[in-house]
Amino acid sequence: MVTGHPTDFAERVLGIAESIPPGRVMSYGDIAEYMGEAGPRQVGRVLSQWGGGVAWWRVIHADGSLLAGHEREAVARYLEEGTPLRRGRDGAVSGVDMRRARWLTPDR
DNA sequence: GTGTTGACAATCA
DNA sequence: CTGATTGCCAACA
Repeated sequence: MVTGHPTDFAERVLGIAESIPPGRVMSYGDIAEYMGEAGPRQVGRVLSQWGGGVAWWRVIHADGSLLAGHEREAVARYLEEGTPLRRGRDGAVSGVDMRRARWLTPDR
């Protein structure tokens, strides 16, 4: 479970994560850039601590690769939401098609 | 106050 | 495509 007490920074990150609509994703760097406060690593750390309360599968790496250790879970969500996926030659999911799925701001 | 760590990112080979 | 390197910055010991 969640240990400790979320900081203001953490709550802000979670708020943005919740603003991501289904079928879309944001990279860690995008969130950091949108807040203009920290860096991608801080965003990732926040989600690792308190990400269980939000749609953590909508926050991924900038290159579209999925979360290590939670790939199976994430792909199931993407198929359910219709998130654009990037597949390999054998049909295996290689990651998310960032070109189409990337979400810029909660307004667009 | 100092050093280490980390769900990262951009660049280079 | 993969791997190595460097930069980044809040949290923690």
